Order: sequence, then C-alpha cells, then structure tokens
Amino acid sequence: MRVPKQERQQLLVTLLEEDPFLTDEDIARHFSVSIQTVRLDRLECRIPELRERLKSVASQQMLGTVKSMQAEEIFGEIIDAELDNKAISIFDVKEVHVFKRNGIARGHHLFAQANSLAVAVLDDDLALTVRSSLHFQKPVRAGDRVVCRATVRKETLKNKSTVVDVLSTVESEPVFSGEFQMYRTTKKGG
Amino acid sequence: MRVPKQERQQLLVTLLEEDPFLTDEDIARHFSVSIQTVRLDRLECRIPELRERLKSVASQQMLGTVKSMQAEEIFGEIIDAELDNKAISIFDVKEVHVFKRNGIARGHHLFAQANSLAVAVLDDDLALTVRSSLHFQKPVRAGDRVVCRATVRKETLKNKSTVVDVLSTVESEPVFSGEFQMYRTTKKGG
DNA sequence: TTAGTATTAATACCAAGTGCTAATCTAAAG
DNA sequence: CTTTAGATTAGCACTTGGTATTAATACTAA
Repeated sequence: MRVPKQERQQLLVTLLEEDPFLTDEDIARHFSVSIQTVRLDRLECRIPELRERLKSVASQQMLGTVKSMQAEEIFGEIIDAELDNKAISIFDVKEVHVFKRNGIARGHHLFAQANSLAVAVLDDDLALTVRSSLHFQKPVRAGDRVVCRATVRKETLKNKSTVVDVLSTVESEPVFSGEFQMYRTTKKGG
Repeated sequence: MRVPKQERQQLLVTLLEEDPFLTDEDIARHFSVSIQTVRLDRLECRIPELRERLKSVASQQMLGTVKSMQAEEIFGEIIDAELDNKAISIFDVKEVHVFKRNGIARGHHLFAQANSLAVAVLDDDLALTVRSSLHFQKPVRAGDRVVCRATVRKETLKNKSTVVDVLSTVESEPVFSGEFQMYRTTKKGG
C-alpha cells in the first residue's frame, strides 16, 4: 500500500481538478493501484467518469463564452455617439463587478466605462488620457444599469489636449461624474 | 432528400459550432437522415466525433481558466502591504491591456491597479472611493511591469474619509500618479 | 442502359467506462 | 494462531458513441 486510502482519495480530487483529462488507467498508474481501486475511489468520492467530466468542463466553457464577452463589455455598450461632441454608453452591473463584502461595484468599472467613452467620443488614432478628476457620488450595485454621458468641451487647451466631461447615472440619479483631459494628435471637425 | 448535401454540410458546421454536444444520432434526427450519412458528412467536413469535440472545447476551457485568472489579476498582485500605511502591487501589462491601434495600455487598467491597492491598503469592510484625481504621465506598453505604491495620508478628514496617494512606475520612471479620497466606516490601528 | 453520386444498412471493432460478483491480501483483534 | 473486516484486485457482461469497411439500394443525368 503506497499511500493510505483516505489520502489517496484527497489527492485524487485535487489531481482531477488540475487535470480532468486523465483516464482511470492513467490514474491507476499514477497511484500504482489497479483500475478497480480507482473506480471504487471515484465512486466513494462521487467523481464522475472522464467523459462526464469533460462534458461538464466543456459546458462551463460554453457558458464562459457568453461570460467572457460580457467581460469585454465592461466598458459598456455605446448606444449613441456624435464624434467630437457627445456620446452615451450603458453598462449593466453584474455580480462579478461588485465587492463580495458589501455588494458595491468596484470603482474601476465605472472608471472604465467613462474613460472608454471619453476615448471613443474623440475618435482619434491616439487619444490618451492625461489627467482626470472623478467623483464617486453614490454606490452602484449589481442589477443597476449605469448610463454614462460624455461631452467634449469646445475649447482646446494649448498642448493639443481636450477635456471631456462625463456623468454616469442610475435611474436618472447621478452616481459618478468627472472630467478627463485627453491628449490627441489630430483635431477633427474643427 | 430534405436538403441538398452541400447545404446540409454547411448547416452541420454551424450547428456543431453552436452546440458541440450533439451525438451523431441527434444530428441524424435533426436533418432526417441516417446516422451513416451524418458520419460521411463529418468525414468529408473533417469534423471530429463528439468526444473529441468535447475534449477540445474542454481544453480551451482549461487554458481559459488561466486566462480568466489573469483577468482577475488585472488589479495587480500585491507584493507588500502595511495596513493603514502603505502597500505595493505589480501589474504585468499584456497585449490584451493595450489599444490595438497604438499599443498603449488602456487607462482603466492603471486606474484599476491603483484603486484596488488603495482599497486593499485600508483593509476596511466598507472602503469606497469617493473622489480621485489622476495623472497619466507616460504611456505604458505591453511587456512593461508597473509597480504601484500607495501611501495612506495620516490626517483623516471630517467625513470619515482618508486620502491615499498612489504612484505607479515602470523601471523607476513615473507613469501614473494620483490620489484617492476613500470613505470608510471604521478606523483601525489609531 | 449505365455510370456516378448519395444514401442507407450491416458488421466487426475500439475506448472508456458501469455494475456486479468473487477472490485475495493484509492487518488487527480475540 | 485463527478469525474477521476492510481494502484491493480480478473477471465478465453490458453500454455509449463512436471508427472502418463493405455491400446494397436509390436517384439522377448522360
């Protein structure tokens, strides 16, 4: 008996978490026991067979496909844009965006939405954020739909930069506001 | 013949892209042909069998697991923290963090690293960002390792809030700096 | 009619299992 | 020393979802 049963079963669990692709034969070799022992172990630990494991891993992947699209959408979906003037985006706050401890959205998601919108409204090959000052006015929670409005200020500063004002609201209540000073290489429509 | 062969084979491809879990039997029913026909179709289209499909979907998931961990690590890895005083985190910039058009890191990643660090250094159940003012001093690119230092200012404002100063550097060069005014419910270690 | 394609059927085989029964091994207790 | 229990191993029939191959049938077009 190389390794006591209990320990082996614990190892089995972590082993398959790391690599769910192992067949019973692989596992048997790994622990130097018979295939039958592996099967008993799986039975006792309620670990499904290889093919079922792959099925469930794969189905998570299919769910994840949707999820990772959402992850890219943390910037928010731009629903209206008038270049060099103003733009609007919406961002639906999910569980993944909030602190587990208090259910309040992490600040950088609101920042990301606003900053992305500020970049987008300038439609410039090289629009970079230089400075910004922000005000998180009210906590945002999962389920909230954040509407962000960006407005480009008409005056351009000496150093090729432009100021974009942003205001994010949830059900018409301001939750976040600020301004972004953006550096740009070219000025369009002026 | 319900549907001509070519069309059926094209449909087969998209069908399995949408749902790779279908057995040949399922597919046969779907197109009202025999299982053998489905198998010939798969052969001609070089579509592998169910189990191989699941294997490849699942292996993408396992790669994705690493990826999504990285996605959660966009906040940066905290390498040193002295609660209510100062903390340091590092964030390795990857291709996914930069604008394709100019190769420069999106501002919200730098913000996220700094803001997360500001939250972490306060170690408070309810540390929220109230205001912040930021300066993006120098573009950051893929491959750069951003080191962010956060320092908690000693004086506490009337309204239960604390100011955290942050400075991010790449190879000792400042790239980003700012301050976060954080709201907190309790003050510890004072 | 006859060739050529498309479809269906039938058979043997494989991998990776489940489910069940039976044998063996080992170690501790009486 | 023997008994007993738990752990391990073995064997066999059966299941799924296939592959590979060969043969038969149907439809179509020249």
